[in-house]
Amino acid sequence: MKRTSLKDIAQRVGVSTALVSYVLNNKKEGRISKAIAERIRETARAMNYRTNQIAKSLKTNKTMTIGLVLADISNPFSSAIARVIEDAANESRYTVLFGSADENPERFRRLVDIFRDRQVDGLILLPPNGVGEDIRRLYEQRVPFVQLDRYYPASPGNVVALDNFTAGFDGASLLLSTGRSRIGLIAFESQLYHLRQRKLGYQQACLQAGIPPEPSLVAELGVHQLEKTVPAAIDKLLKNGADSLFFLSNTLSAIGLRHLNQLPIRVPDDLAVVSFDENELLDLFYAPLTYLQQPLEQMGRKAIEILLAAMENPQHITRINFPATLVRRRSA
Amino acid sequence: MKRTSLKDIAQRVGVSTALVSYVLNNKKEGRISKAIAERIRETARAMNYRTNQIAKSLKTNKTMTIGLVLADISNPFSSAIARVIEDAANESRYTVLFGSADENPERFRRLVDIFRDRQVDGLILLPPNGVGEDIRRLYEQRVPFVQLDRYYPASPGNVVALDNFTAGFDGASLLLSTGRSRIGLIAFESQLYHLRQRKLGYQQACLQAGIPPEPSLVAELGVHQLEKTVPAAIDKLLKNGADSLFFLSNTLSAIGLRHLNQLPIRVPDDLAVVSFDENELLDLFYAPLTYLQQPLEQMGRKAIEILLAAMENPQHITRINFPATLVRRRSA
DNA sequence: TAAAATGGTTTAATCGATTAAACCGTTAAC
DNA sequence: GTTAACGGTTTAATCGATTAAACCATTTTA
Repeated sequence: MKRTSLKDIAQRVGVSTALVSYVLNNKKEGRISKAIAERIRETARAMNYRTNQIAKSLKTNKTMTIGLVLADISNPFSSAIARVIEDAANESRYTVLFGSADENPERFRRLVDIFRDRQVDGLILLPPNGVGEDIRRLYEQRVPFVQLDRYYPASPGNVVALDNFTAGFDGASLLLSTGRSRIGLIAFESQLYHLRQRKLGYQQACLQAGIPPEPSLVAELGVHQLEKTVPAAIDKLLKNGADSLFFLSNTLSAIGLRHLNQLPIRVPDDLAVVSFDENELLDLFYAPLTYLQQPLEQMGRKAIEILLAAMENPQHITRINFPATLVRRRSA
Repeated sequence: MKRTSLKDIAQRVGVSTALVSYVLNNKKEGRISKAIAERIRETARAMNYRTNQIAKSLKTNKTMTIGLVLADISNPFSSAIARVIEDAANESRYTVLFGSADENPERFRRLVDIFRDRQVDGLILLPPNGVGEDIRRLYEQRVPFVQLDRYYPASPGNVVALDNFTAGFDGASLLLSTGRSRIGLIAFESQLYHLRQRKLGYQQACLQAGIPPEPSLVAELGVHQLEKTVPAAIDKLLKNGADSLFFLSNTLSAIGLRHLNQLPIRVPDDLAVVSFDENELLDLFYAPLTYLQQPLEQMGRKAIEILLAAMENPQHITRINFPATLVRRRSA
């Protein structure tokens, strides 16, 4: 059964498609006779008419569609963001296309291209390592986009992110304030700016406390095989005398806690722990985690707000950093 | 900067758009002179041409797009499915539109309508309570779709789901086999068939073990305010003498375990626990959970496979139930 | 009474592709 | 030497909307 088109309605009613379009879009209000308008509306309803967005998009050059490129939709952090973006976009009548780049620049580029081919009106990007140039190019091509969570400070364009330096500083400071002086850092070896900043914050806190940087207390891991490398890193840091651990992302802490669960070590007595990012399931750890909470809801909504503004007026650039909240519980 | 169109290339090269289209789509192979073909390809590259999918879709009546309606993308189960669907769809060059229906029939209908307006080629649906009629209508309208995970047995069309009855049966049987006879069931009051089946499986297992159904050991909760209702239900079941708990979904167990964590009760000694659905974070519970694992990867891929087949030939209906795997660990 | 305004509707171009059919030289076939 | 086949390319219709401009009756204004 073919969907009914404007033409079908026009034929049935005996008018031109133009008139049908005007009526159904409430254009030319008042200039159309009540009687015919009603007949058109009635017929449209009866024939179950729904506008073909593809055709409309082609003409209007607007798809009412937003592309969301994230790391991995099955990661709780990504999916939490996705949900906020979805809701905020829907409220403005936008639909979301999504794709997982898996920290892979190639996939990232592919997704951006695919979304652009589909003429998305804008992009929300959580870019992986190594796509700074691509971001710059998007900017130069005047593609409306917002970098969310992760970003390239040297690349121009809109940014919504955490104040990662302060967050890292605060996390380390908390540990220091509880008398810990040998903070083991579990981080990614990533060059991603937001992760670098977290680490810098941690280092700054240590320095201010008179503690010189100690490489043996820092583990920087590749994105792959974390199931193996995180436990190994923890073991190494413990051997090197760490009295506390600071996980710089939720992926790291999720795996790390599972390992800690199996060690004959008590948190927080033997080892204090602080992590990034909220996750209700981390509550299941026997010592509920102390963590740095990102205001995801706010950040996601802001990102959409900025994107919509950028779609209106590409000149308008916004770069915002939100503060993290230190949620203190039992682990530190 | 406007994107370059076929017309732009045609003008530059001095040929018709038809020829450009033929070349770039590798149609009419051999009937086009090598020299011109190369010039066209070269120019397309130089002008950074990318085909406008919207225009292409309008003409070909194919959008290479699939709509995914799930419960809530931020729920780990949903996002795990989403990831599988994304990958499987991408492999066949489809892009995924997604939306969260939040167990709300109204939202479900809205999403389906929006996706259809966007001319998706097919739908993967995880429908909420109360949309059986809508599913039937989709079928009658020959919209290609697959119900995944949840489904209406009375509604026609493709289905990929778990063998929920057997899964429920197996979960309860395990508890019975460890000597538990008072199994507390924590379920949704939902009419959703897949959840009903799980409960029926549990009941059947109990009956076969000579244990008559005891309503005081069954808690059926609404989808809202689970943070309050799950703990309350657990307390009630324990008071009624439950010696084990069977959570019928991951949402329920995630919240339930957090409560158990705070009770002066040891799992599995005082209370055995079995849950549905995998979730690596549930490992953080001090007694790693025994659970019924759904073959999500297989199910998702099968769903896409069936959907693609249905898009080719709507006559071909498939309904499959996959077996769950009982993963036994410490909690039971 | 002629010109202008108004109301109601249609015409036709357009968005950017795809594709069957037509076209027109050459070359091959009989 | 006429016809047929072929190779290479263009013409033009089409997908389903949107929308400026044109059109044509009335009615109002000067």
